Amino acid sequence: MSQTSTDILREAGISPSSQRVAIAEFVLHTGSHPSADEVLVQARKRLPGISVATIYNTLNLFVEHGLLRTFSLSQNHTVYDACTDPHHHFIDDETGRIHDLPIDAVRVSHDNFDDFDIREVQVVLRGRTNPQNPPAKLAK
Amino acid sequence: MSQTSTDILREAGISPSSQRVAIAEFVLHTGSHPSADEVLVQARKRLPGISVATIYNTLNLFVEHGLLRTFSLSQNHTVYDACTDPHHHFIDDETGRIHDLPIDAVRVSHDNFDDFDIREVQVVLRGRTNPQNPPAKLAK
DNA sequence: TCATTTTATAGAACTATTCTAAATTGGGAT
DNA sequence: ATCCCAATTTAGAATAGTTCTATAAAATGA
Repeated sequence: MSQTSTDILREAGISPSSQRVAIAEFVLHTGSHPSADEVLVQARKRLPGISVATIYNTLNLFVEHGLLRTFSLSQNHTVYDACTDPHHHFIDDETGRIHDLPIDAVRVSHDNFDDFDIREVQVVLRGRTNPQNPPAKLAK
Repeated sequence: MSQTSTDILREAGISPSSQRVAIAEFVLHTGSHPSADEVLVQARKRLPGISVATIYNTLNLFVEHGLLRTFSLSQNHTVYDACTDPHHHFIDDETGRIHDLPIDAVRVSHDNFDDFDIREVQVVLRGRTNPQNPPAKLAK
């Protein structure tokens, strides 16, 4: 890892308090698309007393500064996506889990529209996850 | 219009109560991607006493039967999209309004994935809406 | 008509998030 | 070091869309 969480925060113009670093350590480096609640659990492993309000404040701050995006899967299920490099998403129909897809795994093009200025193209693939071939941990 | 709302409901296996028809009349034929609240307002124009619970019950029923989809724009802003024919979406950055795009205005292809079975491809374009050329109703 | 099931309803309950107001912290300047 | 001030954190209340519950009303059909 070339950049510490502290560095990333500073570069984004965020002063790196211990709470913010504790949150960043997890949320900026996970590919798991956690909810605020899951962030809370992970952050408390590093900083046991951290409050719910701080989790929300900090996640919103990270979003405002472009470090995260929100993904609203359904009412009462919002999830955070680390803005590492551009990517697309696959969402599992059964579990709802989100997976990142390499940007070049999907090719998109679109017409020019008179009335719309396109800034960004988001692609979500949905479907089923196949049982894995290397049958890892079948045994309990 | 070739099919009445009643017909559409019957074909979907939903018995067409007056409440359901009142809701269907609006929500299955609008391109406005309304929230539950907006559906309530419109349904009450047709059936003044209809209850909030019925709006939610019915919208959920329509979703289960494939007549609608939900679109969760953010926490506390869920919107319903009539499943007429397949289409993509444009979302206005400023207003949050959703517009349908013809399916062939966007071309997408993707790799095959070992571990994912793709059932559906959703594309959302985001950006700004241009001021309209025919300057309709500039004057108040 | 009566019995049974389906549908609708009011209002309470729920839950993720935001708000509020007070407490704590940390980084200069002296 | 100590003081000050702004930034940050915090607990808990408030908010708002949705779901739940249990009752009532309506439709079905024998």
